[in-house]
Amino acid sequence: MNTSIGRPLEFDPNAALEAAMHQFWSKGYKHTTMHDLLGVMNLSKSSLYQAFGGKQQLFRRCIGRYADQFAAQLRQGLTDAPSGRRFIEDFLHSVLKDAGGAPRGCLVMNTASEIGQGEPEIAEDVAHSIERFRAVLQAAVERAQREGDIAPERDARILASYLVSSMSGLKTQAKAGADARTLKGIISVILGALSA
Amino acid sequence: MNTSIGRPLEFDPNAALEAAMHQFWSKGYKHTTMHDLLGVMNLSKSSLYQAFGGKQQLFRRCIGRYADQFAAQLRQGLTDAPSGRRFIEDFLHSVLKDAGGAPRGCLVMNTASEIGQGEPEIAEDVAHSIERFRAVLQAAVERAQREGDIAPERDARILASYLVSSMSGLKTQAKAGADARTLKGIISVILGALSA
DNA sequence: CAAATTATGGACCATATGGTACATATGCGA
DNA sequence: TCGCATATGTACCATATGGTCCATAATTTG
Repeated sequence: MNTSIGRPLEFDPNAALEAAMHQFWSKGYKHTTMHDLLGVMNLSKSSLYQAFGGKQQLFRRCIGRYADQFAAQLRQGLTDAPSGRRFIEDFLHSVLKDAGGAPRGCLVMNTASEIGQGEPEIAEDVAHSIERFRAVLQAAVERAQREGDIAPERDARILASYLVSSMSGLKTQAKAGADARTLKGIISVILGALSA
Repeated sequence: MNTSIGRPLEFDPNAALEAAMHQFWSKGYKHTTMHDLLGVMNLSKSSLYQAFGGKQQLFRRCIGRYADQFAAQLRQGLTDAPSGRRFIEDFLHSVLKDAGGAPRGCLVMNTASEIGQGEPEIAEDVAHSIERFRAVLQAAVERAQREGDIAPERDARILASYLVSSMSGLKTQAKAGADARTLKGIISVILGALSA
């Protein structure tokens, strides 16, 4: 494909994509302007259109990148965790990390909230990303079941969806300004549902 | 105040506000344009500025109106319900109602997701609205505790926050396209946490 | 009826928006 | 060295945006 014919890129595509992703993450899809993107990606408008095709295509790649990174991080966390249950606990408690400043939530869930079912391609990306997160969480639940921390007869698929949903709600509460004490309380109730 | 001197209004302020609220609910704050609002509120731009002062002020009144209506609906539901527990169940199951078409979520939570802590006045309105919802849900939890459906030693305040958070997550899942079966599964897990 | 008071219609505005066109620059291979 | 292929900078564009201004219309009060 890219046989390095012609003039070479003057920007780092990977870094540019990463920067764009963070911009979209902070401001949302429509609220992020081309101007914002150019400023943060370190390239000119021509180059952006040449390399990424436009705002929506760029955004879709950012969602994909986000999902890749987040899913990989989850898998790694699960691998490293002493138990499935501990992983799930840490996963939820990670919300407290950035709760103080200006929490950005999750790019995927933010997009679900912003676009819903408008813009079908994006809705598709969102659904697919959620499914990826869910799959990792299901693996965590199944591990916890094998380890005796979650009753084996419970539906791991549903519990994983529950965790996705709970995380989403939690991050929204953080964005709305909930204090750490409240968030911790909510988390303990969420976790309680797994032992019910 | 309004001693009816001067030319009378040609539009119904109440109906206009209601229409604006639904518009913001469907499209979000920034995505809703003046053009959208004028089309749906049945007044001219001059009148909108005269009567409501501009987009942000109008939006804040819409949030207030939404919170009034939703809180009143919750209180009524709780009053009419055969038990606190049943009310909470119905409250969560209400998400399934509009899950088929194009769910709009909750205007307040959508706004939390869209604006976060930017625009402090709006963030303030959001926080205040959430607190109102939480208060009603806390009353429901306390009733369920008196009725023996939730253990009395549990923190009703936290459980109420948990329900707000869970509802928010659930609505986001619906917006993301989750099917009814999945949503029902999540709801049953959410409810399970109350009995834990 | 006239004055006071409020509402409305429509023109106008500065700026922002996402996107395109095209000339020019920069590298690789023959 | 020359041409090909790709990248970049600049100018440009149509439209949308939230908002203001002001002349005019429709009431009530004196």
